[in-house]
Amino acid sequence: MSEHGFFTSTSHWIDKLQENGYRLTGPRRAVVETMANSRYVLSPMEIYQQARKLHDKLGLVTVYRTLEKLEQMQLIQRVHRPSDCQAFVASPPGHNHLLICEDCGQVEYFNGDPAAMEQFIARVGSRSGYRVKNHWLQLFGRCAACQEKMSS
Amino acid sequence: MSEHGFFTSTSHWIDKLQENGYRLTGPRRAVVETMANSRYVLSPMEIYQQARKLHDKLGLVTVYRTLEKLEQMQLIQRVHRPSDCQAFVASPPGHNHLLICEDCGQVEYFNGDPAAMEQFIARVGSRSGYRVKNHWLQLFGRCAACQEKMSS
DNA sequence: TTTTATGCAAAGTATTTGCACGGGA
DNA sequence: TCCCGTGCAAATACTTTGCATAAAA
Repeated sequence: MSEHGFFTSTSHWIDKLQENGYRLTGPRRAVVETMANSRYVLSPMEIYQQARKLHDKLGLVTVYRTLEKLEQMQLIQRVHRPSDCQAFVASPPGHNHLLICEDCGQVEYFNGDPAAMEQFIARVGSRSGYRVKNHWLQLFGRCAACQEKMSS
Repeated sequence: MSEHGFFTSTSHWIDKLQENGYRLTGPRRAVVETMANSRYVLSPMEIYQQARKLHDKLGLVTVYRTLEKLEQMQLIQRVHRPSDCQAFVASPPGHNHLLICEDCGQVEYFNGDPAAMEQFIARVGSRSGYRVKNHWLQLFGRCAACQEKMSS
């Protein structure tokens, strides 16, 4: 487990990298550490700035290239918000949905009710003649910490 | 009603523009006609190319500026897909969800079950301490026409 | 006549690519 | 040693802005 007790850990990410034939380098490790230990939605530039504290010589290009690999391996996911979709967050294993704080970018994961969801999708699909293959469900709001911040 | 019998019509859009103090110009009309009569997800460049058939002197910049206004007036909405969020589609009045064809970009609208959705959101919210303010639900699949295209 | 809207060109921003060098395995 | 990964710089793609002209009201 990471120092924060998150659902995922740096060592698991590193194992995954190696399983996929990728080398473990200093710059890559810095990006991995940053993403694996954060539950916040981060842009490539923010990831770059944070990861540079762990590896000063890191270049922004390497951030882009590493994010691409992590996304392919499904360790991170691209997060879509009303005005942007260039930000990323660590992804727990399996299908999940996001609850995102509009103020600070913190993310919670939830699963919904898979059976109910499937039934609902089947209904919409048959009504429209579509074959539905995938779905997105995302909630936006304000996390507990940001609610307190606002009221004080 | 538009010539295609869609949920929306060019004249309604033009009324809205004027209610909001915007002038009705040739370029603007071309973009409005294009968006009001399409149920396909279109990028700014695609809108530009289609609208230019209606007004040759149209510039791409005007497309961007017009889309911005139409989005503010909620006549169109930005559509998010796994790899991009720079495309737009006409929006019916009120809250709605999208079912998008991954092949051709055609869009269907649906409402879900508002009561069930609210209850579900309340449950997720209370569990996490979030105050949920908004949600997105989108389905991706293949429309009837594209299914036929594939099987032949 | 007054003010908004337009198109062009230029600037700005974000992301990707080419390439010689450096470092992991 | 071999080859993947890196950073820099340049190229690309997309979007926004400044400004003089054109057109709506």
